[in-house]
Amino acid sequence: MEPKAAIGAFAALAQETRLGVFRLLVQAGPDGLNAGDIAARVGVPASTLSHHLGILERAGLLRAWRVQRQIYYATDYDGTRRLLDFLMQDCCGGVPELCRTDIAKTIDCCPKPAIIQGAS
Amino acid sequence: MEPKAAIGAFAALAQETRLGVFRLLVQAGPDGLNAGDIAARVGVPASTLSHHLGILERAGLLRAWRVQRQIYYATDYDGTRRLLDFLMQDCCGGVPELCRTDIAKTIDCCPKPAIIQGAS
DNA sequence: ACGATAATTCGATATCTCTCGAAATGTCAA
DNA sequence: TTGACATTTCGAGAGATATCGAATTATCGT
Repeated sequence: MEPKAAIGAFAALAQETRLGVFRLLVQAGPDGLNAGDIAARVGVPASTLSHHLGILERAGLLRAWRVQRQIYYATDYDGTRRLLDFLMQDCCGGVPELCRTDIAKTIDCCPKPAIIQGAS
Repeated sequence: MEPKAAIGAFAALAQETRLGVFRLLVQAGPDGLNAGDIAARVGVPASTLSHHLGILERAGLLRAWRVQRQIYYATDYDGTRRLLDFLMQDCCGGVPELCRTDIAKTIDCCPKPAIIQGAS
């Protein structure tokens, strides 16, 4: 990932409405929500929301597709993963003993079922 | 974590110099680097860097301490974890089957030793 | 206390972005 | 093809932030 792309993605998240939209869609899951529903949920005019959705999409944080007259948006999990990967790349210069901070555990998207989780 | 705090943290990362500094310190590990060394590495004047370090520190992404005449900076792993946790909170509404994207694995700070890793 | 070093604060300019209504685009049903 | 709906694009004013040199503060060795 290029630094420019990462900067665009972090800038996209550094704004109240957009952060709210992104988190809403993270919680909504892969099926996403359409633009109108999102606008109603976050309480901004359609034109303003459209601007923000475009920024999030161009940043690689959301994906969009049309269903009839509506446009649906959902988290781009791959893009999000790439961003966080870039941020923490080569953490501690690759010496595991130095920084066992278990960042991974705490951001585990959709935790694994209890049995599998216990076996890890 | 408050949305305002998260916005501040993402804004802190949404800038070329600061993102470079943060990643440099992620790779440097818990011992960190002093301000002078960081300035030399990223190639900006001391005053400019100081401004950026302050923003990263106030955002909870770095911690700082004095050693004689120098001030050292290192990643605040706890603050970073809280930020990423906030971002991905309640992913997919808590239904694991929907989004097994393994974001966690790819940002695993300092990967576990091979034997333990293989056993998971 | 003094000079040297390390880092921060100050001040001013330039650049970027948020915001919304109005208008335009694209899609659908009849 | 006509009208209605969903979303995006346009345009302009208000607010926020990056940048650097100069000045200031803090710490150390002698």
